[in-house]
Amino acid sequence: MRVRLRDLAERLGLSVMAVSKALRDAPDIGAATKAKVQAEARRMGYWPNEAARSLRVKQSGWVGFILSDLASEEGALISGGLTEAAQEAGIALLVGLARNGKEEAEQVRAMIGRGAEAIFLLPRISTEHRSAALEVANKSNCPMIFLKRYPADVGLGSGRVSWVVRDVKGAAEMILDHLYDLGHRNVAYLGGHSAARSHALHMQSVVEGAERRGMTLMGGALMVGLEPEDAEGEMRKIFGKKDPPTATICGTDTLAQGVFRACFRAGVEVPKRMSVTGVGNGELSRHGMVPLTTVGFPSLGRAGFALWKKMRDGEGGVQPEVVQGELIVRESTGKA
Amino acid sequence: MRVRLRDLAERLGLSVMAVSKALRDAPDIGAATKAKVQAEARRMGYWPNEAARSLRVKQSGWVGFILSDLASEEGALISGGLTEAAQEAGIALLVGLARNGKEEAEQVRAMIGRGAEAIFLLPRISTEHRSAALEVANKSNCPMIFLKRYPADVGLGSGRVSWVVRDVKGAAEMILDHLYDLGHRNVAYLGGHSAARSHALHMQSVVEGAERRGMTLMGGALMVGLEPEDAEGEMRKIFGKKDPPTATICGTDTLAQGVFRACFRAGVEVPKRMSVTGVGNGELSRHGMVPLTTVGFPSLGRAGFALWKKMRDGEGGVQPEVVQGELIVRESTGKA
DNA sequence: CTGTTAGCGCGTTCAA
DNA sequence: TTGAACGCGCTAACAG
Repeated sequence: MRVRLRDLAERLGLSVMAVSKALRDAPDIGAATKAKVQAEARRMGYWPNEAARSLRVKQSGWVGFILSDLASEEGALISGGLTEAAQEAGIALLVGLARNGKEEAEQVRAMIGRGAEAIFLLPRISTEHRSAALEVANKSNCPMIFLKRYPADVGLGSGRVSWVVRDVKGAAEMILDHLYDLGHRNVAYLGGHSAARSHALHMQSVVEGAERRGMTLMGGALMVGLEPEDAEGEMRKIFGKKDPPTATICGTDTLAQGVFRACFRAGVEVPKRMSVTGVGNGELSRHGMVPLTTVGFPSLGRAGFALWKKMRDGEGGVQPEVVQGELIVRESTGKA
Repeated sequence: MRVRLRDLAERLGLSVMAVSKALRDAPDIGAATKAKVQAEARRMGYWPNEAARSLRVKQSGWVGFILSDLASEEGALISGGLTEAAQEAGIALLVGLARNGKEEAEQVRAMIGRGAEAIFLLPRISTEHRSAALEVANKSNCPMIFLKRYPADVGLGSGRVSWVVRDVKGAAEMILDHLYDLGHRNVAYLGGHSAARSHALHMQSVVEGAERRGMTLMGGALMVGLEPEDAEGEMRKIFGKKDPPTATICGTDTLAQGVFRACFRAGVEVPKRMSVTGVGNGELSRHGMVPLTTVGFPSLGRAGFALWKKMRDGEGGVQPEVVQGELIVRESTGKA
């Protein structure tokens, strides 16, 4: 059996309370007693029973994280930062998978039942207007932080909801500045799908930013899809036209791989005759065919956790946060 | 405040116990009472307090998963399967990060304190002889399942430890068969680092398998490192030699990307003049420059969870499991 | 400085 | 078929 406070107390001839306090370094226990207690605790391998502690102090000491796919790079990156931050704060992290809005709500309910002190949610898509998960959380007034995407019906009213998103517009500006400085004036844009708010915003930012800088956007902005093949096909068409662009701005790192494929098949060297950029700074951008110039967003998870802590400690930190990206220049971009 | 059993009981004019039993569908409560109780519970939004339940029944309903980096593809893939399997079984998953043996042991201790019913560990490297984490777990006889790698000092003796690994040798055989059938007789091998047991085993399997099939291993088997650059440099040397191989077998998908780079720079078409294979079936293999022929290992996490369930239910499932890989043929391999 | 009392919310045991 | 008493391991509040 596991060692309990009582076992220690009996062994030491003290009361359970004295031992409990000594272990928590309470101010009203003698130094000598503390030392003795702590030594014996280590010797006997005592470790507190968190279930009992939680029951008593009404704090579980853990938060929940719900997402659709841990195996995706997106999920992995965010959960990595979140786990790190939580661990540093001595808070445990419980992970739940949910593939749709209904499952999200179920997970939220289950986690609240288990005593989550907060719930972090990386929603599948941002197109849904209302979030069942949010309703459930509100009902039990469990704090909820949306990561990367958030539903349209979210509101700050309750003071227990907030979110952390990427500065997609800023990312577009960084890329445009970078390409402009390299002398590119004629560029192409290949984005994901226009139904996703962040993709739409990125595209719009590129369109406006290009115009402001006097850059030509070859064939307008194109939403091609999410797979490399989608970008590859579109690039072939672009190569067919006269006066092709000298740079291609992609909405994701994955799409950039498709551009690489098209370039190599067409014998167009990167970056000599075509510069390429992505967004995400994922594995593909580091290890893919050509190390990719892209924009990375460090640890949305970490930012989200910090936000919750402020919220909890009543430092008024309910304002949503927009995380700045960071331009990472690699070999896929060069002079026009 | 949260609704408790007592609140329900008072509202319904019943005893706390009657309500508790009714909700758990106990056999000794009348159907009419059950229906009434369950309806009221739903109406009031009752959800059991798991901390109290755990304390009483001495089962937390969750397991722990410890790894060094959730953001890595390796960690993400395994945790994905593990989370799925746990969720299907109604067990929650607590995640902990540990960058070295000491932190692993600390995490194990913390998780046991929180009441983990089992601990799944993806160790950082398999070269360490003894595992502090294992010692801690053994002391509190918490079941422990190693995933993908396991320490040399592990033993099945206690009946509370086991592990799940990949069939690395089988993977090598699959790749060799595939290449042999395509007519390749002269191949190169680029592996990771020989200090890792799985890498060493993979290399050895390729060496032996090639010999058995009468295939020539150009320049012997080379352990180059883990980054694409490592493979790229080595390939350049290989291209410099006369009678170069028609296929390159890589120890990881990442190394294969380096081979792609070298091929394209040297004007060697893939797969026309060079076939390339990897191991892992990660994002790079799907979305990289050339869709890569590789060996995937579905859900070590899932297999590990299943193993623990057998262990727990006393079905004697303590025997370590070797998960078979699956050859995934994509565009990077063709006729010699 | 140390100990006593009184639960936290649930489930097991046994009596009604 | 239902309920009362008790305890899981821990700690807040108050005495001593």
